[in-house]
Amino acid sequence: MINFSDVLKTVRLFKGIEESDLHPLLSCLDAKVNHYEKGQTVFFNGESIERFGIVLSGQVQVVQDDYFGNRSILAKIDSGNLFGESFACAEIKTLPVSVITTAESELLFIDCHRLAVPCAKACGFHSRLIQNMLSTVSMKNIALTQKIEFTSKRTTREKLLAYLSAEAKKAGCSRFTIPFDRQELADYLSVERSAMSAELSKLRDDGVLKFHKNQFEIL
Amino acid sequence: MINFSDVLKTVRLFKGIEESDLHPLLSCLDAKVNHYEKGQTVFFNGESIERFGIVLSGQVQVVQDDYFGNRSILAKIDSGNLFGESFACAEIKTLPVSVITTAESELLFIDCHRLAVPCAKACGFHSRLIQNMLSTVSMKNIALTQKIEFTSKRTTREKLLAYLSAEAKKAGCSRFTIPFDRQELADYLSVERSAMSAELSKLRDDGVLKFHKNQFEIL
DNA sequence: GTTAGTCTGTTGGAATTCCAACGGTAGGAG
DNA sequence: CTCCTACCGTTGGAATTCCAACAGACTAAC
Repeated sequence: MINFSDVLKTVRLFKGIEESDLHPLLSCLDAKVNHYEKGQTVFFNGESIERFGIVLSGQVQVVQDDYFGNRSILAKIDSGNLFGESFACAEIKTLPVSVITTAESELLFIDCHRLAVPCAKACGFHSRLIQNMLSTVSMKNIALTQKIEFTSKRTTREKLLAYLSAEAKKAGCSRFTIPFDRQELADYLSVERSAMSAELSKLRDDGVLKFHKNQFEIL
Repeated sequence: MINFSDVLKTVRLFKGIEESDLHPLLSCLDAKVNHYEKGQTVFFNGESIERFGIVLSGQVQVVQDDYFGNRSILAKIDSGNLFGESFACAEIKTLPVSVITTAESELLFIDCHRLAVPCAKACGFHSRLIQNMLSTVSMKNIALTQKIEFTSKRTTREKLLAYLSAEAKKAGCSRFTIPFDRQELADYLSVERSAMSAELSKLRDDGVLKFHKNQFEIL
C-alpha cells in the first residue's frame, strides 16, 4: 500500500484514530487497495456487495438506470469520501445502482462484517471505528430527512422559507451564510433557478428577508 | 421489567437473537423502561441525547417546530419501532426535533455508546446487535434516498413513472402491487391526489400502463 | 335494501412553475 | 482598459399543478 496517509487523515470514518494506528487497523480490517482506470465499473447493478469503498484519489459516480434505460447520476464521490456503505451495511442482495470511475482512481475497500465484528485481537480502535461508522450513516440520514422536509413543501416560497429558517435556526441567529450559490440551492430544493430568484425578490419586497449573495437575514 | 417479550421479538434491532438471550442482553446494555402518560414530552428540542427509544406499547410522534413556530409531524412511531436513533448515533449536540407521546406508552431506552462498545463480558450478542443497528440505519438511508429520487422529478408524470418503474424493478416483473392507496401515494410523492389520479388516467390512455386499485402493470 | 362513509376519477378555473431569453454586474485574464 | 465568463435577477408566454367540488363505485352497518 503506497502512502495515502494524507488522504486517510481526512476520512471521517477514521476520526479520532491516531495516524500511527491506521496501518495496523487497516490490516486488521483486511482492507485492500485497487487501481482503476477511468470509466471502469467498480460495483455492478444487481450484484451483492459486502465491502464498501473509500476514494483515495480520483473520483467515482453512483449511477442508476431506471426501467426504461435512462441513466441518472445519484452522487459524485471525491477523494476522502465513502461510497456503497449503506448498501453493504444493509446487506442488500441486489445492488440497485452501479458505481463507475470518472477518472483514474485508487480505491480502498473494507469489509462491513469485519468492521462490525470485534476482531480476535480485540484491538482498541474497533469500537471507535464502529461509532464513527454509525455516526457517519446517521448523519447522512439526518441530512436526507431534512432535505425531504424542504422539498416536500408545495411551493417555491415555502421551500425557501423552510430551508432558510432551518439555516437560521442552525446558525442560532437571524443572519447567516448559506453554502450554496443560486443554481446549487435551486438543485437542492428541486426548483427552477429563475423562478427561485424571482421568489427571493418577492420575499425581499414583502419585507420577509434581506440578502446579498450568500448572506441572508430573516426579518 | 414486565413481560414485553412478544413485542421485543418483532423489533428488527433484535433480529437473530434468541428470545432467551434478550433479557441478559438488555441488562448488559443497561436498558431502561419508562412509563409515559399521553401528551408527555420524551425528548426535548435542543437537548442532547445519548439514548434512543423503542416503543413497547402506545405511540410517539417526532415533531418539529420551525423558525416561525409552525409545528409539523415528521413521523409516527408505533409499537416495535425505534425513534431518535439517528440523533443519538450521530452525537448531535442539539436535538432539532421533539418526541412526544400521543398515547399512554411504555418506552425502552438504550444507550448508543453501550451498544457500540463491546462490553467487558464480551457477550456474543453484541456484534449481532451492532450489525443490526448498522443495517437498520442503512436501510432507512436507502429508503430516504429513493424517495428523494422520486420526489425530485419535476412533473407528476415523471414522479409516477420513477416510482412505478422502481417498484416494477423491485418486483422483477412488469406486474406488481403497491403498498399505498391513492392518498398515501400522493403524500409520498408530494403531489396532489386529484392531479395524480388524472395523470394516472392519462398514462393509461397513452398506453403506458394498466392498473386496478393497487395492482399496476407497465406496458 | 337503505344509509353512511371511504376511495377514486373527473373537471374547470386560479395559481404557480417551467422554460428560454435577455440584461446587468463582478471578477479574472490578457 | 477590454474581453470574456460566471452568476444573478427579470420577464412573458406555455405548461403544469393546485384547489374545490362533484359523481360513481364499493364496503360496512343497520
